[in-house]
Amino acid sequence: MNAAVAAPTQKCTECPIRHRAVCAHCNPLELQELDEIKYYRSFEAGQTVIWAGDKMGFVGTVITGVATLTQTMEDGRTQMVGLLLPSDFVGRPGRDTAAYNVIATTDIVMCCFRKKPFEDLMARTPHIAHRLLEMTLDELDAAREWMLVLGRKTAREKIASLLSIVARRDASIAKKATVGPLVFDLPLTREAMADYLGLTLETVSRQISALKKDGVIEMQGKRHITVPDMGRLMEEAGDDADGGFLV
Amino acid sequence: MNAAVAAPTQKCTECPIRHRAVCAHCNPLELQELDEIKYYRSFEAGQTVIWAGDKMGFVGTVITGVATLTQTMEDGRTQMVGLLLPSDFVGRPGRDTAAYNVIATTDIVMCCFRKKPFEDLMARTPHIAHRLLEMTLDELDAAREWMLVLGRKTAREKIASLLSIVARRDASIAKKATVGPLVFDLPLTREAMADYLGLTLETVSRQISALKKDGVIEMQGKRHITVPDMGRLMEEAGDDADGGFLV
DNA sequence: CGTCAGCTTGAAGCGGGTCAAGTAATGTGG
DNA sequence: CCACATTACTTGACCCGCTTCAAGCTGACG
Repeated sequence: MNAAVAAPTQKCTECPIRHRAVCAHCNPLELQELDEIKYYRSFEAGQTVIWAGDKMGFVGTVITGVATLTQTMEDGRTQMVGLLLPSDFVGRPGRDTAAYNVIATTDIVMCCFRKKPFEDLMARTPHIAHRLLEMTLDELDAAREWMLVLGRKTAREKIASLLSIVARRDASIAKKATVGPLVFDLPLTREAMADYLGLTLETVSRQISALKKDGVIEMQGKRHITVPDMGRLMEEAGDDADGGFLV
Repeated sequence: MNAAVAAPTQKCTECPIRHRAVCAHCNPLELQELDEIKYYRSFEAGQTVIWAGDKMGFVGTVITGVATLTQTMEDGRTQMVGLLLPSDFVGRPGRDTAAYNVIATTDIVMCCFRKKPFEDLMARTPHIAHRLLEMTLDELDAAREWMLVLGRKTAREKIASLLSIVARRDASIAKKATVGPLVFDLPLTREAMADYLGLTLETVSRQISALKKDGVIEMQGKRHITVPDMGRLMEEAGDDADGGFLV
């Protein structure tokens, strides 16, 4: 199952997401050190990167594609607890078993480091430790924002919230303009969306249909989405439509 | 509203929660530096420590009592996103407005630092930065565990989850034995519990009554709780009853 | 003794879950 | 190249757990 494919390595200096990743603050010397110990791994859509509870010998950054962090109860109920997009970090220094399932939902490429060398490097490279703290604090904020979604929003608001997050992250990564209609592909199945939102896939499907019927979104196929008015979508999400960018 | 009461200062070396706080890894020299710039503040039960969006000139640690972190939507729906118990850290270095409302639910005492001096100290004290990263990662895990509670658990499981968290943290702080009956006080009103669990206060009340009727908990008054069998409570919470301590 | 915040309990309604059937797109083997 | 299976999704009908609305209880405090 875990047959990761080797991917062609590229120079850190040419890395498209370096300015957002854990190595964002590194100087050329530090980058060269990283260059020497890093290795790339690819996973196909649907593959499990790591199971909760398994020993995790590496940490890494998502370069391209989308992965999910999920938690499962004994009876099978599952909750997604994180969406890993390009530049997001996987793994926790100082812990050697994975706390969550990491699953590739699209084909992904990751930039990995064996845990021990990375921890050593981190101990003597404040730039990395500092950036990791920054990223962890951002993730904590995102998790807390998601607690509001899960605890207090209606199904319709939940869908609108998810769409607006994906739309914003997509625009931010592709450095597209944030005015005018936004167009993007949903990287998640209806079931994955349901697991993210604490809903059933039937409810997800119904609410997407409803948003489409009401003109909040337009769809070409089942995954390709156009948002004609981002403000409208954010209103539907129950957020201030002030366009504040959290990502 | 924000009339914090000054509290008697005590030496860091005598601090009861130092081994769990942000200063846990500090050596005597570093502790002395902290001693010089710290100040204590007290808040009464019900007082707001800080409003979301307000300028936050300090960071700090809860020494005694309980506070909550909450998020509110325009129409008044509120979700608690964090429970601050003794040794928990408040505030985010590198950001100068508060992201959430911080409200004292019991009388509390906090150990505070003005933000700038603390940030300076952190920049040249890896022990503090390292401990803060550790604590932030723990909080992220707690937030993610809570996402499962909010997204996938029933009302009864939610209540059992909250009780088991409070029971465990209480036992851990008081260094009590973790076998045999656990006894503790609920530091939250039914409404605060509802805001934590994404429920209404009526549902909270009903489910507590149900757990009492079924012998999972015993109550003396409305806040004082006895858990005769912690394993049973954790089963009700839908968790593995393996006693794994996350806190 | 009255008041009020915090809590409990009841009755009714509804949002989202469950179960079930059907569609569309894609792959697969004969 | 077609019959068939499979995966992903949609839609409908019914039901239940939680919310909503409402009334009453309890204990602390003036």
